[in-house]
Amino acid sequence: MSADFDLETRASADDHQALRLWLRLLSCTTRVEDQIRQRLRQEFGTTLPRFDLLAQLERHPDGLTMRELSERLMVTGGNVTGITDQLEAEGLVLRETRPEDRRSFIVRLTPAGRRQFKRMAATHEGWIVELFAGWTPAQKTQVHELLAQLKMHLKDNT
Amino acid sequence: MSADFDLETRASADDHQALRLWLRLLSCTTRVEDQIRQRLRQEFGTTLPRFDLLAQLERHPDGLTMRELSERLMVTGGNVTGITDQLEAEGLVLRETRPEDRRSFIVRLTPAGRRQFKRMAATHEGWIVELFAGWTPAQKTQVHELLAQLKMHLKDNT
DNA sequence: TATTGTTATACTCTATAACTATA
DNA sequence: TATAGTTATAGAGTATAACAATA
Repeated sequence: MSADFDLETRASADDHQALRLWLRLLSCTTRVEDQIRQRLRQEFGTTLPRFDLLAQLERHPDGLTMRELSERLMVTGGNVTGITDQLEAEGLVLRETRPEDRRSFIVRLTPAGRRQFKRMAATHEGWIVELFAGWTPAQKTQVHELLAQLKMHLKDNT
Repeated sequence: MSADFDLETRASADDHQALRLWLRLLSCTTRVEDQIRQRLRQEFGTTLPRFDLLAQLERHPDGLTMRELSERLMVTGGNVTGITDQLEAEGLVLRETRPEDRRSFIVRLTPAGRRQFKRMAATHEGWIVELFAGWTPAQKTQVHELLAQLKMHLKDNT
């Protein structure tokens, strides 16, 4: 696969502003995301959805139900079951039964899972810092604020 | 699936600037991309990779070989074969043999394919304009330029 | 030998829907 | 009845590798 072509080459010279912006945005985001996926696989033998599930549990030390994970990760229940099965088999998370509602359980990080996630998260953050080093801190702040504005618009219009 | 959570909630309060920026960028891009995929499926019964292949052919009226399509779409050859098979079955593209190299052929838009792509592209551009209406023209220009800078950095560092 | 394209296969990620157990 | 979670299945989208035809 050549590095000389990418999504942005979809645009032709007379395309309009919003379209050109979108193709460039998609091109940059895809490039970063592909890097992250590739590095997570190479360095840690894991995937983005698995990393994301662990990240949610890290932020909720008391654990989350499958239903809550499904909402937060924005994927359907069957998928959460699959990812959780894998992580549980690796000893990174556990399902805890709840006497008060025997239909559900709480998923938590194990101590090993927490250690492993912290290791991955630190490395991951380093990759992001490196990939976004093309922008000054002031530029990062500027884009962050512009994206907040776009995000509000998207929430209202999708 | 709830709209109250998304990828950006991965960040915790003390996460650093680049990481927060990245999660917000990913969140916005994913949201737009999901909308586009969904609308392409609903309105035109097609997918993003198929749309992208047609877009490449539109920009190259003399056609492209499978190899060139593979490079430009940044996917491996087997995938291009599959997408091209579908589009050819729908009468939107055709494979033209080349006497000068009988191993390969040129893929071109048919007249119907060109008409259909133009229709889809116009609608697609309207969606993009709508989804990015949260930014003023000046802000779009600003982000476009900032992304150019980031893209250069990414080219050097990936 | 190298290249073009196809075929076969597999894996990740996702969705839908039928199902079980419990509330 | 409604909800929590699982299972089964399907379909994008992608990659790798073996292969046939041609250069």
